[in-house]
Amino acid sequence: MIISLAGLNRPQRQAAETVEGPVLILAGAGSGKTRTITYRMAHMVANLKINPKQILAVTFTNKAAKEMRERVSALLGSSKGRGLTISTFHALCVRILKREIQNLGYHQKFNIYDTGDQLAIIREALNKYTSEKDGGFERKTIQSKISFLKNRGISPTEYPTTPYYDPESPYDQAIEHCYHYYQEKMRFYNAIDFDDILFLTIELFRKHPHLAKHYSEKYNYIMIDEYQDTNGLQFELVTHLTCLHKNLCVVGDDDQAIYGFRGADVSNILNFEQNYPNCKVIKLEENYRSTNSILQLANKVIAQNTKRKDKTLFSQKNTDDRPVVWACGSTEHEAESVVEDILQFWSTDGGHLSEVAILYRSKTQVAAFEEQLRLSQIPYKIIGGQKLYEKKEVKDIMAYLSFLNNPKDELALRRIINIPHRGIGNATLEKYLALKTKDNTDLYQAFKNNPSVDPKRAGDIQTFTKLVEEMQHEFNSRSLPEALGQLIEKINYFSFIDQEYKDAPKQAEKKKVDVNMFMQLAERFVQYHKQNATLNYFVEKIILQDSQDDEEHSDLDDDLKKNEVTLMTLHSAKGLEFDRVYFVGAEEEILPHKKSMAEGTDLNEELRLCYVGITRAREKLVLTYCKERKLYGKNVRRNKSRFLHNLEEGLFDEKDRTVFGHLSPEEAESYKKKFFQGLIEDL
DNA sequence: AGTCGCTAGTTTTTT
DNA sequence: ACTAGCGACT
Repeated sequence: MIISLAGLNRPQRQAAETVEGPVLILAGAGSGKTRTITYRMAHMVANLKINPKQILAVTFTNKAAKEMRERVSALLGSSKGRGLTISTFHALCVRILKREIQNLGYHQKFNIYDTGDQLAIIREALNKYTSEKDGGFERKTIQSKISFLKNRGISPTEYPTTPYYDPESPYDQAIEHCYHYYQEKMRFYNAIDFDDILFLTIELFRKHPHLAKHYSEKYNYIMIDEYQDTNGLQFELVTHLTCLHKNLCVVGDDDQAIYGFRGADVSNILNFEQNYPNCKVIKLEENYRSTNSILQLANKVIAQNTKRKDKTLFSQKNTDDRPVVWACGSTEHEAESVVEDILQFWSTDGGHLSEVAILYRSKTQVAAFEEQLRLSQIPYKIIGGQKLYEKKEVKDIMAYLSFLNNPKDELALRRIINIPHRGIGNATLEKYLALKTKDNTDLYQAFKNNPSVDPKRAGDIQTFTKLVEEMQHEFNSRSLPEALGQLIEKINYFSFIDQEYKDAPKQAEKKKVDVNMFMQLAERFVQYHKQNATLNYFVEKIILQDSQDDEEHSDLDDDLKKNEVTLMTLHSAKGLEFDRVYFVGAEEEILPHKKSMAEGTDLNEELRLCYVGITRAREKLVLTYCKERKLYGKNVRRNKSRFLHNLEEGLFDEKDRTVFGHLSPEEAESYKKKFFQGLIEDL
């Protein structure tokens, strides 16, 4: 089978055909980036007969990886695409660590800690460090500073020698202490955090260059998506993976770099040409998404950033319909105007709600829109809510699974030891923690070896260790969902929920639904992964949120068919597109956000966020702002965003929406009627 | 162990 | 205006 590249434009085709050596693809918004790289991969496999096992494509999110996988298999037919590695940075590194982490002194069945787990260890570290509660330090600040250091490849020992450390600063001293304590505990618990996933892989490659060579040889062709979002660790990782060859193709858009706040470093893409001399640079500037009037606005907005690679998007789609900016009187006006407009669009223009998005800078804005949508009974979905595994009750069960996977995971053990209540409270726990230190063992062994330190508790402790042993046996001998069901039954978890929420039965029911959903997830996991569906693998995939089908990554087709308005932040909108976009809160102190306006900070990231929002729209773009907004209980005057203020005339129309609602009640009613009729016809 | 009242803070998020 | 988190109390 031959894959034809005739459907690609010239630069796209050049990008797909340039397979050897370093390539930088600067892909503007809507320029067919994913199409180009999926064709590139298909071309390599089908036309150039490159073994798929030699090809590695790396993305940031599981969603992006999944989409790429699906699109390549659609081109190649699923059998030929087999063997390709398409993975997130984290999933790739976990895979490497699962094979090699013994080289760094960890055991193979390590657990992965999330932010909550990190904070628990930092709390302990601060307890040891100061006598008063947290000593006036903020755990979150310390956690993010540790993450900041790890993302720059700095170990606890190195920290005091770096410019990030001020010996005069009590805060830095506390951070140094916590970082040491933290790393030591993590090692003892045989646990690693999200940053370690990358950090340790690099350490592995630094200490064992033959391993770097091994993986570089294995992956002879490497592609990195959203390269503008890579951080220092990811850069170094890529350097190791390309130590034997320079077949590296990176794709990105410096204008869409919006993750600086979590360590992404735009200079990775800006300096690519210096870092990889002789690289080929290909610009994709033809936009297939938006009308020219939307692109003109986008081009002028982003041109306000002077530190960027120059490019200008153009499109063949012409229209008289210019973007429009609405000045609203209040958040209520803003929400009502948007919702009425959606209603009108839906009922008179026959538009589909899945093609409508409301985009906002911050989650605090969403409530007003949610309320109006509910009042008008328009179906909607909010992207970016709490994930299933972040819910407390799911985390309880996960703690059991983590502990069974890795009995050295003391944090997990401490979480489950008294869930459900089995009379092992803080006092007892302290005794065993002391014993653990004295006998130089781990907490679980301390429980097992000395069940009757307090004769009153001996029965409880033996019941617990017996349960653990039974469950270890269950998970070894039965299928994952069966063993999980046994576990939930044995610990009487549903009764525990009833007990915990005896005054709020509705909440209790919700929690039970969540636990049931988690059990179903385990079922689907086994159906998908078959004999590979071990406890160890399950725990890993849940933490990395890489289950093949949870709510968020459910069937793409199903999602598209859903007649629902999408609400999400500008950040989560990156990579997506909609016919009709309401970009709300385009006002000072929201965009640019007040918090981003601290002195000396660069507002360009906020500007790029504005650009990302504008370029999501295919046909119709509405930007709104409020002249007055209720904030922390007070009404405050507000102005249109500076990003829209300083532009030349004629890029957008302006409408005054300060009068409450623009439809008469009769008009609104008639739209609503038409709307419901449509709904019924849909069914 | 559970409830009460005070204080401080209220951007973005993936893995 | 609202709430999360914490210390103090029962």
